[in-house]
Amino acid sequence: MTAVILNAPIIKHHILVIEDNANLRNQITDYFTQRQYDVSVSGDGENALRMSMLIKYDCILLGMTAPRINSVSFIQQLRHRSNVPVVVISARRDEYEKIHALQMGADDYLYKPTNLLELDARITAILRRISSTRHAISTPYLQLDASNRSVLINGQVIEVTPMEFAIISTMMTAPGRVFSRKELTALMFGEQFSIGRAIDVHISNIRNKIEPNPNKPVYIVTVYGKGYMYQERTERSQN
Amino acid sequence: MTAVILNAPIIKHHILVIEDNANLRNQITDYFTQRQYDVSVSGDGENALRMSMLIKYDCILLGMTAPRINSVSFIQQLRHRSNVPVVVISARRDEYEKIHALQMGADDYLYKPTNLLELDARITAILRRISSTRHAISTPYLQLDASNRSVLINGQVIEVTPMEFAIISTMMTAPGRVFSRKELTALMFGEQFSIGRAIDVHISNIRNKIEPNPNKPVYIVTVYGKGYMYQERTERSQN
DNA sequence: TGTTTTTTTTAATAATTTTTTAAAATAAAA
DNA sequence: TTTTATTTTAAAAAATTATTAAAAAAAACA
Repeated sequence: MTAVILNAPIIKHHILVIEDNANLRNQITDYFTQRQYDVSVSGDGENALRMSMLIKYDCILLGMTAPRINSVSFIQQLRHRSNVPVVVISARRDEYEKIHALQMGADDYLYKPTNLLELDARITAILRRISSTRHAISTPYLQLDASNRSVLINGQVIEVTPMEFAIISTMMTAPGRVFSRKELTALMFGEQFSIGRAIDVHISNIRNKIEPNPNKPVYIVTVYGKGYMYQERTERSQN
Repeated sequence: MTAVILNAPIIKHHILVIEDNANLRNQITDYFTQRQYDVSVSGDGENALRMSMLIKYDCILLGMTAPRINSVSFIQQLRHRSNVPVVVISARRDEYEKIHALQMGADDYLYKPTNLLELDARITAILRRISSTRHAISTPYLQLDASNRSVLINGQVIEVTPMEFAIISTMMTAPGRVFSRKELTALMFGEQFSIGRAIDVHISNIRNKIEPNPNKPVYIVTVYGKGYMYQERTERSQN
């Protein structure tokens, strides 16, 4: 059996695209939506400034063509209140403005027309640089953060061991999917290990920590003969 | 073993310039030296790779003209052991290689000839981005003063050694985040060193200095299997 | 420079925590 | 009912961390 490591947490980055050219705006939006980003758009700098104060974006793409808003002054205003990365996409090939924008707080500066692949790679580079440590997985009930191995239930920290965290996070990458014991051990070690009942004991301990009623587990359920599965609790499965 | 304490009062950034064209190399070196950077140079990729393992630079300028070393493979090799920012300055206008390099871990990619002002602005942008996410903060309990390397608890000065200060201030850049022992040693030396248990001893000593009850640490907590974490004390965790 | 003092690292052992095992008890399926 | 699988408990084994004292290295001083 080939164990596939599924430990890729689903972090959906949220970007704000500020662009008054509808065509380009849609192009960018489509591209990044397809690349699994959450995309918000704004055609107007004033509004965008308000939005970026209210919502915490992972990155802002500032691509105003019209001189209605000046990228440098936008960044200046933004930087009073936010530290969000900004990538400027400029229609004008103005070296001076480029340098000025970078000095004022822009993280990157590209000219139009922009290769979307390059734009993507540059945004990824910035996000990689700032968020290299964050690996969070969360469901309505459980919030995990691999960077400090914390498990939160309703904002309350639950202490778990490395093995317990590995099991929980593995199962949470695919709620509703059954993981065999062999799979779960294979995820942490090579695939060759014969297993006893260690996983069972871990599951038992995890249940004692995270289940409202460990005798009637509703989040980590047993699939007889197959293994275990993480499941978001439904309303009625309470007992 | 030479310890380079990062949190030194004077923040002179140290960059490594890798460039085989002597003319351009000198040009860059002169410019950044004048701009108060510490500049190291290397005309050869192999050597540069070794250097970057030994010394912790703030940024690497990778500007190999000759095909003697491929920027992508350089970055790949570097990234195995180091997270230092890399700016590529390429002689070839190769879109594909640019994107590839960015994806592989480059932080920026410029074509020659390069405007030194722009290069400067871009490096500054990267360093600003890194430092903005990493600045030691003072908490209600602990106040740090890097200028004279003092630690205050309730206004009272606690004497700490350089290493102790480096560890405390590093952990305080991100309260609630776990720092591995490897990470903590990498802050003071290059990233290449295999580590013993020196960090443990420092932590023990720090706890004796700053914890109300060193046997029951509440500020510097151990995360088994991962490392250590600075945490502001909660009301109830008193024992 | 040589000496003293301080700091950092190492090494050894103790203490602690985690993981696995084994066995008995419980539950589910045939 | 019988068989098989799971759960639980306690104890053994393994792994990690804490502490101590001494050695090594670095820094300060004369």
